Amino acid sequence: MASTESAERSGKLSRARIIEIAFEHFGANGYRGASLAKIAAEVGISQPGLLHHFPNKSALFRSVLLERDTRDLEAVGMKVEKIGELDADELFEFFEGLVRHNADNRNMVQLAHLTAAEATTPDHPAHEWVVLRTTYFRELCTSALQNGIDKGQVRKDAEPRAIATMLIAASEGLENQWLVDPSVDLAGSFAEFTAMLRRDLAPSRRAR
Amino acid sequence: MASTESAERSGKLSRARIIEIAFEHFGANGYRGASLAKIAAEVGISQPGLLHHFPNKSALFRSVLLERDTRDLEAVGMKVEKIGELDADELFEFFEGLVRHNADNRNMVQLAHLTAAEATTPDHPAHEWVVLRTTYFRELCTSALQNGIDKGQVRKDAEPRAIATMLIAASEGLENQWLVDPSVDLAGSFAEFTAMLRRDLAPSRRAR
DNA sequence: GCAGACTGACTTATTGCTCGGTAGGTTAGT
DNA sequence: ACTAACCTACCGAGCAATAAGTCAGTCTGC
Repeated sequence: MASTESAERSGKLSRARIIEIAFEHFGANGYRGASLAKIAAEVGISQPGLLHHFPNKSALFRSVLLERDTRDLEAVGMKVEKIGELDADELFEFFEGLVRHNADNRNMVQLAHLTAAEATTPDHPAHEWVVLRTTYFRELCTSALQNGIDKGQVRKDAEPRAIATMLIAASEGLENQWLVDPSVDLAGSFAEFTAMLRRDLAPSRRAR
Repeated sequence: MASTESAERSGKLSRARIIEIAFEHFGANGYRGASLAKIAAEVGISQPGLLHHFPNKSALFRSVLLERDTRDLEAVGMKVEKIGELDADELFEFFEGLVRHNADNRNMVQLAHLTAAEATTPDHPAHEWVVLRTTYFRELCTSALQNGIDKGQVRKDAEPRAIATMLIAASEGLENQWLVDPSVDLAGSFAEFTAMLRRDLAPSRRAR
């Protein structure tokens, strides 16, 4: 047991290095467009050398997506267990933080969008990832908005699910445009949107 | 002149047929993922036979995008020259009609999204198409909203460009989710969004 | 403390496949 | 005869993946 200690250490190291570079390649060209040989070349090893660390292309891709999720979560600096219990105000704060973070990580955003667009067919290695991610996120927003209604932060006749859909749509749609035209102020525009949404959701006018 | 009349007719016919089928393939798999051989097979001709009608893959793709634009324009049943002169109310109506049309043409939407995600690098054959389409559309919305301000439909302190960005973001973001999960009510959600936006843009409260 | 088994990290060489694109010929209609 | 609409045959390149070997380091038994 615990054999070949330094070899293991160097293994972990180049594994991380591979994921790092694969991240860029998959982000720029998508799953289909990326080439194992080119990734390996940039890492500085042969293509079969790369496949020593990952059984196949699809597995490498999934590792990259996992890495993406991890960074996403780290970035917002949120305890995972707290995420399920947000109220509406906290949701807006959380979401704005996430978008601000995205605005500094273009490749990460592009990886997500390209993957989502590519993986509509169920045979795509990221199909499940896309579906789960989408539904989980919408569920998260929905329940936070419901909590907001219960707490009196949001007017009672609001529809949490519909609003959650809109909120996600705004962020993804803004990202879409920002990817094409980086002069779009992603974080600023999203903040403007949430401001408008909160104006509309305020319970003040009539309690009904 | 006017030689080989029926050959020409059959040529036009299979050209249209090729575009129709290529449309589906590019929509489902993107430019990179689609294969000329598979398209040709579904058309019922050989791959070089297909390349008799289009000089190369990229040209076929551009023809498909052109066809897409044409259908888009036809669908909203709008005179092209009128599109540049819309006011705010007409813009919302136009836009809602467009989204309703999109909701019935999944493959068309997916073609646009997949292409946009794929074509971020300038060497992609659709890069120019994506950039032009995005900027043109935002310009269109911006000027319509400005017309709305001038006409008193929209409050004077609104920022046309920012609102245009949001409007497009909402439609594209909703499409994003709808592509992953068809149970999302694309047209309905967008109508809800525009309703909220119009509430927010109404000049009534204070003229300022 | 040292020989030999073992392991993990690679290598080169190669396979089988698919890709877009080309060359050159055949057929049918005008 | 000419032309458009194909065809078969083929090319070179790139792809993911496999086979089989090299080599450095390390742990075990003596």
